[in-house]
Amino acid sequence: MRVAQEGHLLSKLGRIETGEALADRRIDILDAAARAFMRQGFAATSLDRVSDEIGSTKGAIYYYYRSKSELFFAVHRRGMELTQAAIRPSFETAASARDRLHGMAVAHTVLVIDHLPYLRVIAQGLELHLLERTNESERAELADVAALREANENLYIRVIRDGVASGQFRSVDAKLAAKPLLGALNWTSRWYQPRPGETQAAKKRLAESIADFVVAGLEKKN
Amino acid sequence: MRVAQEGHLLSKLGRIETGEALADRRIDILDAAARAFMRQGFAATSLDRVSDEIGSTKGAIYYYYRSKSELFFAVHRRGMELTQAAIRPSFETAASARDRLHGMAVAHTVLVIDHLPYLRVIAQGLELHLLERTNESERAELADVAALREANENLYIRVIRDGVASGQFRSVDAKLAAKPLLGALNWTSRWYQPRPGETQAAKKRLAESIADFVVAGLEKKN
DNA sequence: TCCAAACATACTACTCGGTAGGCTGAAAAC
DNA sequence: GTTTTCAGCCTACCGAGTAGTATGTTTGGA
Repeated sequence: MRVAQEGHLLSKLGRIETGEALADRRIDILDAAARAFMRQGFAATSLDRVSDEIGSTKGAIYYYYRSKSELFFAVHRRGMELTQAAIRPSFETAASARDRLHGMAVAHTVLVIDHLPYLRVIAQGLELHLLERTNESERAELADVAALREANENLYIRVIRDGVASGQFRSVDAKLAAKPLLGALNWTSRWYQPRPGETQAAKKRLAESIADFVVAGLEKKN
Repeated sequence: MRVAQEGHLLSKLGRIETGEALADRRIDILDAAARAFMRQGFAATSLDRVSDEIGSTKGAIYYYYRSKSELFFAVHRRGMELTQAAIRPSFETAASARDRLHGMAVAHTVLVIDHLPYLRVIAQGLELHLLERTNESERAELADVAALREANENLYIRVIRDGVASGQFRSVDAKLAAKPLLGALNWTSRWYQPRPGETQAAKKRLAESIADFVVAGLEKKN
């Protein structure tokens, strides 16, 4: 299937920083894994397919990752980190709770669109695939990723609390209200299909529309 | 693993209607499959595990279903039908769009709680697992189940349109607004964990809270 | 007694995660 | 300029698990 050994690709790129090149290669593999997991799910995705995606073989993957589940965890971790990086800026502004939440929801939705593979994979959840037959270190990583997920959810919970306290939002249980809110946002990864040539403005309009929905769901009526 | 052949279970139950007994057995298998698919997903679930769940073997499954994917389709189909049956009554009342939508959302959420295995499986989606390597008849069934999903979504779209027309709801694109709405509802299947001894009233309160959220997300502010 | 429904059992063919060992080219050592 | 080294893979393989099948078996009923 492969044409030939093309030599040291990284070196041919003239890279000096070995560490950086190594990290890039890891991300190449991660991107390919995210796309494959998105399309077929964890169990149905073979590592041979993942390595095909980057024109390589399974050996390359096992040089950078120790197991299939470690690769899966890495996809989740990166998805969570992307999410945190996307929503935190709006969370930290000095604006009202309403406006902060709106900004978070817009950023979140744009992120889903722009990084669909990662976001769809994390929306599928990982507990499903790994509840059984896990060893000690895998359970530790699972707890780790779960903590990241919780950290993201907590940003929403806190901004909801702020809105309730300031009287902008209805008097809801923030932890419970965050669930359908996140559902509305994460669901985007399930139905959205990338349109080639879709403008950034169009994405923004879609994100605004969804953000309007979740904010209105919490605001007081008058 | 099995203790012994316990004879004709169905006949021992004194069933007269053979057709009904046969249907019951099919549902037993379907329930077991739904639970297994819920916990491990389609690809990671072996038919041996499914048959273990009903204290039987793979032969029993293949007597009632022709393939693993047919069983998977059947789970989806039943989940969709349960959903339709749950939300249609509220949809068809003569009340306002707001109240009809609220009733649909409450019924939908209660259904998710009461039939978690089926609803979580359909929330995972099936296209994911079966996009490739499908034959002709499987693609037909896929389209069939997709039509059922669309039919459910259309009930929501129509009630949203009614609300926009009557002025109760904001002026939104109904097809687009239905997405986050369904996301908020379906997401329940992802985070909800059954509490033994949870009262029906407690379930109802949870469902009301989520329904309030999605209705408020569409209502006009004053 | 005989039959067929309703399974159970035993197999096959195949896939896939993981591993062991080999290869290669660039760069360091001399 | 030659030799050595070793990162970065590739190849070939093994063993475990599994969908699907072919055939055997039981049992209630005709």
